[in-house]
Amino acid sequence: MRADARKNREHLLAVAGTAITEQGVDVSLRDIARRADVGLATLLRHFPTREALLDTLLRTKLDELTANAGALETFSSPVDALVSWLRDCVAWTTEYQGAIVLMAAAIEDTESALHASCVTVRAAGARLLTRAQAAGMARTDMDGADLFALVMALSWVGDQRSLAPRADHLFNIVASAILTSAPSNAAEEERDPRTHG
Amino acid sequence: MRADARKNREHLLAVAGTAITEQGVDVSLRDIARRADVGLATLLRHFPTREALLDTLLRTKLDELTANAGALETFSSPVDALVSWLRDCVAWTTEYQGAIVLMAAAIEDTESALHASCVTVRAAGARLLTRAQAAGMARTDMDGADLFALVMALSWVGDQRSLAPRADHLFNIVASAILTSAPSNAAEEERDPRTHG
DNA sequence: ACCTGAACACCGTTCAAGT
DNA sequence: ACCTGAACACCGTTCAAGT
Repeated sequence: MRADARKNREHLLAVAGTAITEQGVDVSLRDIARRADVGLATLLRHFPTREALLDTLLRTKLDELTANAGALETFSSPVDALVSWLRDCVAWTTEYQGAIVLMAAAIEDTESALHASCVTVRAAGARLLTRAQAAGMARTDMDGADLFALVMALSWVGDQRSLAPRADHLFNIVASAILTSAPSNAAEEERDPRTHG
Repeated sequence: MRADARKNREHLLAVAGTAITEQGVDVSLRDIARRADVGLATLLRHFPTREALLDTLLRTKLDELTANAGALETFSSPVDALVSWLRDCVAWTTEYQGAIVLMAAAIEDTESALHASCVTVRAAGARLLTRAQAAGMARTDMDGADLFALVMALSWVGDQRSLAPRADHLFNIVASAILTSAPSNAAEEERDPRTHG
């Protein structure tokens, strides 16, 4: 890439990050180009779609979450690792208002530039969930896709101005539903076999 | 209202209902006007904003939910009433894709035409929750606003194509988190109140 | 290679002119 | 009273022309 092109690209990313933090992911691309002092067509040359731009901005954070999951898996108890990772996931989304909807769409759209990063995050969460389940500390009737959907839903609550004040409390309620109150043993299984599957 | 105006209004509502069912709440207003064979300005004369149009379409359904809550309060057990009402709330939103976001915004925007209907629905849910709490069947650390936010979140999951397959399962998980496992009647609880409704 | 103004087909809003 | 075409200021997309 030519030096001037690279400079444009990096400047556009910085300006876009600011604009999206301020106005959410639906901010006008024309505005971003104006604020970056380039033509709109230049922005679209570097990032052919809004999602391509978002992908570049979000990928760093998503990969951070994936890496963080690995560290937690190594150094924390199954429950602590799962819960604090989930909390991180929900927390960071407040920075880019509306990003959650793009992520939810990307997880099953293999054409999406965000697809790979979303799948990786989901897999990281699934590993933490499996670990907690193996320790008898998490309900066994859910999988990584369920966990991902719950994280998306809680993040969406944090994204809605009117619901956001309840987000923390609802997180705790949902977290308590994921965790089992007693460690694994026959009696626990017996207590309610119907909720499996 | 003049007869021709009333006819236009009703025809617009019918066409808008169809269009929104097909394409979601972000469907072009110009398209609706075209399909109704009136000028766009005529649509905007009857419904000055998109939200005003949505309000008229959604109000019927929201008031139905409120009325249904009253009936359940009278004729069903606290747990059955709460769970089956919640299920109804989450289920109907699938008809108008995207409506959930408008409702979430309206609940705290007193300027919104949807505001009153949303507040009424939230109050109806709060009554059912209070009743279940009084019977010792629901956790006491949440209120109507928490319940409303949970319903919104679960509805949003049903709204996202990639997450929708998990919606039913997540509903059951969240419902089980709202209900307390320690009942006044141990035998009833053993039967599994979570799957009612 | 890379940039960009201009044309394009959309959108919701407004309003003067028509019946 | 009610309707509406037309003008307006936006949007994202595309591309021929410039450096």
